[in-house]
Amino acid sequence: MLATSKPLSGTAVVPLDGLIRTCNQTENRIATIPPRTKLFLPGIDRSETFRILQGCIALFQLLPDGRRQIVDILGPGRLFGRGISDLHQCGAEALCETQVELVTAVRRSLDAEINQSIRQMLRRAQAHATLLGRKTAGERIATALIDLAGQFSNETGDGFQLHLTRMDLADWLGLTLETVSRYLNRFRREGLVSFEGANRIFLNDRTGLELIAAGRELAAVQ
Amino acid sequence: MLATSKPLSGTAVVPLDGLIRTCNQTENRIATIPPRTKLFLPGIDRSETFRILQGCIALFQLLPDGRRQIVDILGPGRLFGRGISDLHQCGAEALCETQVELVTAVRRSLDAEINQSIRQMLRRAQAHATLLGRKTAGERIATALIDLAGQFSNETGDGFQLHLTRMDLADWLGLTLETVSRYLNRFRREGLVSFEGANRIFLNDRTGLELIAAGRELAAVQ
DNA sequence: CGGCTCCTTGAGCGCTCTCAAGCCCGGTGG
DNA sequence: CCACCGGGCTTGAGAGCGCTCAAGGAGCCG
Repeated sequence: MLATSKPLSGTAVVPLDGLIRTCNQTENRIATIPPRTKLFLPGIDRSETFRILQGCIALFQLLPDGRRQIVDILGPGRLFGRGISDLHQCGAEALCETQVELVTAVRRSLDAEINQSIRQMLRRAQAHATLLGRKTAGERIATALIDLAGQFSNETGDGFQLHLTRMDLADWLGLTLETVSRYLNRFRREGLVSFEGANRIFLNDRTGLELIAAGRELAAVQ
Repeated sequence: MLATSKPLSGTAVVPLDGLIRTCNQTENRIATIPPRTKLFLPGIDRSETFRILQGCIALFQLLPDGRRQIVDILGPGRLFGRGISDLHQCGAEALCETQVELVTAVRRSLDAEINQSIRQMLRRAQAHATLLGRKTAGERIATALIDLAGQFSNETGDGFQLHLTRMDLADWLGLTLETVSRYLNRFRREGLVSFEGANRIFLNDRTGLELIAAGRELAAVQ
């Protein structure tokens, strides 16, 4: 299942149409997107929907001067496409090698699932607004770690692959790269988490993180 | 149309069920909600949907320690209810006397409209996340004024009623009451807007506000 | 007139940003 | 095998935007 499709060409930007074509060339409608590929979404009103099988996709918005806000991080199982996020004003980027399956044309019973997916996006977007508007930097990092653990950890222990760079995390959480790094390392020093390399993370004290994420106990030391 | 229904009792908190009952007691299914009424949403999975005819409703989330984030401001024409916003973890509050119409049971052709409404909520929530994560205080205020003008101004000139207090604006924009007041008055001194009383607003220089909202020109003076 | 809520304005603080330097590590080529 | 390079990460020092605390004004209602 993993090796059934070849990676797309090494282009950094792939139009959604090309992705659809690639999927349709395989019998199981699966495509593999190289790391750091930007998915370009032409104005055509395609309603094709993809399911992420493996990997990680970020939805982001840009301000005219280049400031970036990642509005959602999508892990395995999540749906995306113009039909879902409308991708109104969003771009999408695969943060690592990502496998997607084209699911639209496969079955019509999909509508209910797409509906559920949109509601999930809305629920997450509103929770994220609360994070961005009212949580401190430490609370944001803790919240993010719990969310990512939920989306990316296997059943084997609490470790998970952090597909986001510090910069990605900053753009997701409304912080700067340096602040993200400081709090991650603070949490490591305090024993809440540990790293393997810079990008594999273990939650050693999930309860502690949840307390911090909820806005309790975390002295503001920087 | 405005006087067809009597205001609900003066209680500050109204369960959604009561609102539905009140609507059903009038032939046109309209209810009037007093200012500052909190709409309580019991766990029952009612999918009834309301359309706002007049007034203003805020959807908000609370953190355990009382911090509040308003995740959306709904004006006339917008739909709301458990079926729309799921009201996952949201509360709702009428910011002024608000007239709503119960539309669910009326017609089945409503589904497409509800779908559109959810997508609109998602689009707005993601744009708001970008505002909260990446815009400065002045940019947030300018963006908010333009949004509110769009939702609440009649065709008669650019004036509109500001149903939100400074505190509401702060909770919507991820700021404090004082910062909101400072920037509103700064914009007034600069001739971008003017007030009648504290709560009727005129956009004198919409283009200027749009430039600021987009992140251009606005010296950080405070 | 007093009391209330909401708003305005000032002064100073602090959390997070900015700027800067240096480290880690994998890749590449001599 | 090692030097070099570059991207990503860490850490420090200082600055600034927005917050906190505080006082007072404006409008409303009894």
